[in-house]
Amino acid sequence: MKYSKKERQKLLQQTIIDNPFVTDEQLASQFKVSVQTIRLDRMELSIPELRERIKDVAAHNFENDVKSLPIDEVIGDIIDIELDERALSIFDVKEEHVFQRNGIARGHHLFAQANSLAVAVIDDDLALTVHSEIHFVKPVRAGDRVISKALVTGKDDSKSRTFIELTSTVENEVVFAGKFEMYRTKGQGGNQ
Amino acid sequence: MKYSKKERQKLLQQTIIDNPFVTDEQLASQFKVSVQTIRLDRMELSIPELRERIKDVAAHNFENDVKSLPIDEVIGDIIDIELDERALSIFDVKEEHVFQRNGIARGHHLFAQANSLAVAVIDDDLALTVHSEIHFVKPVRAGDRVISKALVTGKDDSKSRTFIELTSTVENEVVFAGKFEMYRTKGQGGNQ
DNA sequence: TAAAAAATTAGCACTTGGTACTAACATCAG
DNA sequence: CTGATGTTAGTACCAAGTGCTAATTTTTTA
Repeated sequence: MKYSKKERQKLLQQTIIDNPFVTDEQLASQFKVSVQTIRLDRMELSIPELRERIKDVAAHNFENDVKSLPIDEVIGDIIDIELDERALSIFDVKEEHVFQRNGIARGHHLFAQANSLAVAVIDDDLALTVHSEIHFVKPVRAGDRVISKALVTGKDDSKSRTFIELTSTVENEVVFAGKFEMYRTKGQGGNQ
Repeated sequence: MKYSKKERQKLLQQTIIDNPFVTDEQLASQFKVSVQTIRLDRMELSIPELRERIKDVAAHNFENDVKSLPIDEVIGDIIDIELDERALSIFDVKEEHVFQRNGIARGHHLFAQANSLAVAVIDDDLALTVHSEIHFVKPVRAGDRVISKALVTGKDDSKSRTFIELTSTVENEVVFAGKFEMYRTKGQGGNQ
């Protein structure tokens, strides 16, 4: 037997999500209904026609191409910052950040958030990580909201170094901690 | 005066690169020639029609979307691996990996390559980084090919720990080095 | 079981953004 | 003046639709 209308529409929706490049005609033969039925289904589900779908995918891509660099500069959203003092950022862990096999966040994402924050907190055009000692205290999972705090703990102006202590927490539990030694170009002999 | 054919075609090409979503009609009115002329121009320049262009952009995007997860599991391509012994991976640094301002690779990408390799070299379903001490020895730039070597230096089976020493080089110069302490589920008392 | 409602199919005119092709002009160089 | 090059115009056609009306089939329900 064929699918019921509900089943068909559900499958239709998924099919189009999986492959937005499919035409009504292909869908019709796949589900063994007429093209008109497919079109009625699309209307009911508010699924746009092939060309619109493709345009959407393309537009998305085009947008991302332009934006990907600036957005990526800091991983996580900085929600508070006092240059050369402290900074705070939020990073929402999603499915794409975890290992498929065990659902635990890959370490480099936590490091990326921490490292980006360490770079951001420094009031200088050029800040680079020189050395870092880090601890992955507790596994983080998809859905977790990681809050990173960076605290500038010291400076060595003769060597152009800044020292930062960093803690990341999920619901007030420490999941990641690290010390960062950063290099900066300008000596910046103390602001204020 | 209008543009010469050559000038027009050059501008046409750039216009379409900048915005692949433009129609022949829009181009015609922009260059103050007929739609037919635009079409002849496109033929001579082998520029496909609007829909094909959009489809290309979309297909590109789609491909990347699908691949991003599996590829991302390991940053860089593993070119050699002996489980629980050593591993080697290559990572080509591109524009998107560097800071816009100074062209230096963001630290977390080097860490990601290193960390992923440390995870990969362990012969276990579940490997997690517990602790790591890392040095960013020399700045890395776009175009550089980073080769990471991971060497298993020790184990503490009672604590389910594996110790790894990692070195990343660009043209035989060390750019990044680190020690990783990894956690694994299975004790794995030494494979042959 | 027959009538009503829901679902499906069919057909036609029309739309966009083109291709393919033919034919008519325009402009300029030799 | 003639020929080459460039430009414009017009026609038929295509894919992948929308919008609309109407007919047919299936299902529900009174």
